Amino acid sequence: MEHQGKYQKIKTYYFGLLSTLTEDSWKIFESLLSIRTIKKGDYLLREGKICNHVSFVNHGLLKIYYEVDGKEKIIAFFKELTYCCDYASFLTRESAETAIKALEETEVVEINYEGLQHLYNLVPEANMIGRRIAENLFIEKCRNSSNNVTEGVESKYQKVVTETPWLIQRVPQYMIASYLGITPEALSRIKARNSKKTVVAAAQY
Amino acid sequence: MEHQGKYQKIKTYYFGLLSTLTEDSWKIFESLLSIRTIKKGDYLLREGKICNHVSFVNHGLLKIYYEVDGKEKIIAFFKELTYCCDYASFLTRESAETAIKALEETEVVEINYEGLQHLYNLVPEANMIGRRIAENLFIEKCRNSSNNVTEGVESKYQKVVTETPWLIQRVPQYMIASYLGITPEALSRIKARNSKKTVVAAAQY
DNA sequence: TTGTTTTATTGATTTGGGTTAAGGAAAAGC
DNA sequence: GCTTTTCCTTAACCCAAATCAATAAAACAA
Repeated sequence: MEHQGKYQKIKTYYFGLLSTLTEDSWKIFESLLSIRTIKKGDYLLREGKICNHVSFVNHGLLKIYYEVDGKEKIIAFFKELTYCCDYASFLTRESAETAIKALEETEVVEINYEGLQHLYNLVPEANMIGRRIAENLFIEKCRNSSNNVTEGVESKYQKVVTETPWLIQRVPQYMIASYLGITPEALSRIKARNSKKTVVAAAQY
Repeated sequence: MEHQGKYQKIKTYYFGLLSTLTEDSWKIFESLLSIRTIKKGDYLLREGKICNHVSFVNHGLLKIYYEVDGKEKIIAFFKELTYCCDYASFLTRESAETAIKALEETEVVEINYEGLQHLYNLVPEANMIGRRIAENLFIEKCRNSSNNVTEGVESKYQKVVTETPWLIQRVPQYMIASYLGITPEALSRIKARNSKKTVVAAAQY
């Protein structure tokens, strides 16, 4: 059966998140899902459009970013087994200030806005899932802004290196710089300074 | 009856938010609420404590801020008819990185963590309210970081002036500066520059 | 392989905001 | 009222990162 497990990953994810979810609720949910593939370099969402889907990344990698006077400011990366969405646009039904673009060949499982409202109506427990998702997104966003306010650029970079080493492997450095809110040149200098420090430290022995 | 309308404001707010809320659900909700007053300069939440209440501001004004090497970085202000909470700490049950302090004599209506979980269990529709609240907080947070990324300090200040003029009236300028992420001196210079511009522009005529 | 494009580094220069310091204005307290 | 504290402004100097510019190194394609 070819379709066996088409939605396996998101199903596992959900049952993990919420142990009380029933097989029946899942069937309804499943009926509202669809699959989309995005080629490297293509858009999942263009700036100015209303984000009409919540997408669960089966595999691949995407970036969400603002474009401000010609330069892109990356807010976040979405890798496999995470949600990918401009949730603010999705919820408010206002046009997105962001764009979402695939950095690798990507496959997502999607539910659209009407589908999700439908789900909330048919399956009241889904409100609890929706609540949890919104809460987690909020917590994540708080952690991010907290970092931006309380930490210097240097330690932010260190955090990326130690906490999300896969990022360093999978995206070019100038995108990391954009994500950190600095220019590629500035990041290059930070790295140079650090490796000098290491050399000096090593020379102590 | 002295207690008539003790929770009137929050009740109105809720019924406005969610027209389907029943009088019975409200009674349960009401039974979980309590009132607290905070004197000017006192804390609603201290850094390092777990935020154990969601507070609805009946009247007054508070600030939520980080303290980073001696200086405070204000994230937001809470005025009457808004929620006041370190919701990230409240949800995760982790100690808060922020503190919340009253800038004016303040009265809040509160529900504590256990109370809210209780409410979610007793009144399933409350999950929908909780979802809406989390969603709105998330949207708000997105707008904020969007501004921080896409806009310069100058236009951020202009936005405060035009969109939240009450803020300018009610808090000293150095707090506005902190909120904008700059020093009081820098804000003072921005204002000076702007009024010079205005004078120059006026001189054209 | 070689040529082409993309990405990273390094240097010189500029700049916006931080820091320090001092004086003035406004509010609060007595 | 006067005094004290709190708040705002202005100026001089400093610094981290942006910008501009050139080169080097990788990645990719033909």
